[in-house]
Amino acid sequence: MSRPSPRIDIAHEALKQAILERALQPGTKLPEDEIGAHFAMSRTLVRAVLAKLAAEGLVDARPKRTATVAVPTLAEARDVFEVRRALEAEVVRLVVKRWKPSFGAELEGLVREEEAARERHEEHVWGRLAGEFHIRLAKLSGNALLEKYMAELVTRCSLILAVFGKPHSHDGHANEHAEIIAALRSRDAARAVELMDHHMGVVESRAIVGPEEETRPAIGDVLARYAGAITARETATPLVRKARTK
Amino acid sequence: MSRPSPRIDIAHEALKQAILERALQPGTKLPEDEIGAHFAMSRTLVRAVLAKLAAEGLVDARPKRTATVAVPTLAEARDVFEVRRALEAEVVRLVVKRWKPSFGAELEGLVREEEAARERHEEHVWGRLAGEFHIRLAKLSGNALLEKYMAELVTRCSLILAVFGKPHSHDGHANEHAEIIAALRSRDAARAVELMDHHMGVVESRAIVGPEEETRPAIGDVLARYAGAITARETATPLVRKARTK
DNA sequence: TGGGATTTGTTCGTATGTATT
DNA sequence: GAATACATACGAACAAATCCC
Repeated sequence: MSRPSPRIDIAHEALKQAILERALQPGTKLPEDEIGAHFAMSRTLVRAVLAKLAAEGLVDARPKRTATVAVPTLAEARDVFEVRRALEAEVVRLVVKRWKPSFGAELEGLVREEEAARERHEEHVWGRLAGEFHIRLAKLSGNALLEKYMAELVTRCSLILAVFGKPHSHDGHANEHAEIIAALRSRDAARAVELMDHHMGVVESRAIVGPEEETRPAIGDVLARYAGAITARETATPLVRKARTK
Repeated sequence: MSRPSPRIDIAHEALKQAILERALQPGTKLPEDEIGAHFAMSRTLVRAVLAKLAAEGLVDARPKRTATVAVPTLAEARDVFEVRRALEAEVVRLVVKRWKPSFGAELEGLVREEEAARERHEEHVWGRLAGEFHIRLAKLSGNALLEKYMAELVTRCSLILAVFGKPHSHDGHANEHAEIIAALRSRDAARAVELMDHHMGVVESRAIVGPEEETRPAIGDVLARYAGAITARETATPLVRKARTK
């Protein structure tokens, strides 16, 4: 499809993952210099990345201020889930309308991966795949904008879970996705919507619990683990331009 | 509430208006230098503006390429209306739930302005107010994210109308907004949703008609009319760096 | 297909505004 | 509350890529 820019996307994806896995906790500062140094890109491009993340609601990027990882409020959390509920219902309706047998196989493959990750207690993988299910479903709606909005909502929900949710609250809603698939396959729109809505209720109630405080690691240490495949010629050398300490 | 940055917002708003009123037609190039010169801001900030407009789907901003006014495709147009329909319904449901008498007065004031502009044949004003109604309604839902999404969808619909719609297709759906208000006031959610959905059908069918070709004016001439209150010391002098025409 | 004009991307020095002590 | 440290914003000059003829 459309490859906007490799470098930008790598950094964007890495930062997104770091935020969603709580490695970069809400409120953490994201200085342009430092990010640029780690991803071997100029501040110009870093700004593009931060702007994108800001548009997605993951970072707070007010002018003349250092960008920070967004700190969702309870009100925002409610809003996000409310909108998501409405769009998930629309997704389900559209998918039922366009249903093809291949959809079932695709979704079930994802659910199997999900269960495997859960059994292996790989929290982050599980969390990503659980969200991926909803994004994939939105893709099957055939509406690219709906897919984009859903992707945005899912990531924001993950951030909300990171802030307000309890760490290990992934218990037995493993087969809710499977049940939804079953309803979709029988092309029962009403039931599918009902199941999805109930599912969202479960997710929401477990995501919004209560805040907590922790120590936050230095962004330098964190980014190193998320740098991914940066192929710049001399990324090894930390390009951090030493401040004029004078 | 939050004033992100005056300069940025002025340019953002001006460009948005220029695009929605077809003064800057789809496909028109938006070079950073030229925009920066007109709004007396550096390319750094211009990029922030363009990034924002890109996130809203109004401009196409691929890396290493001159940004252009977005050219919506028919498929995108369908997608936008589909999502908008779903969210408009949600808005109506929420507004009915939180209804207060003051809402009615507020909305009716807007409808009166709308009718006045229509009678005066002020196309652009009418168009803006017609969209404003839906955004205001979304605000009354009490969900800030829903309001943000709706604002985005409404502006994209305006752009779509500019591309695919006929120029003078604003006939007698003047009182559809009024009817919706009536249904809201009687707190009849089902009827309000039905009216809104019908209304969206009318808007969509008139927005998506067929493409057309025209001559496009120079961006320099256009921006001058949209510059608004730029208070920079020497904006009078057109800073347009004259191309080395040789 | 080629070549010149345009325009974005990069860098660095400096200035200005925020935050922190 | 003032001084200092930090980080973004600006401007210009240059390089590189793209567009257009």
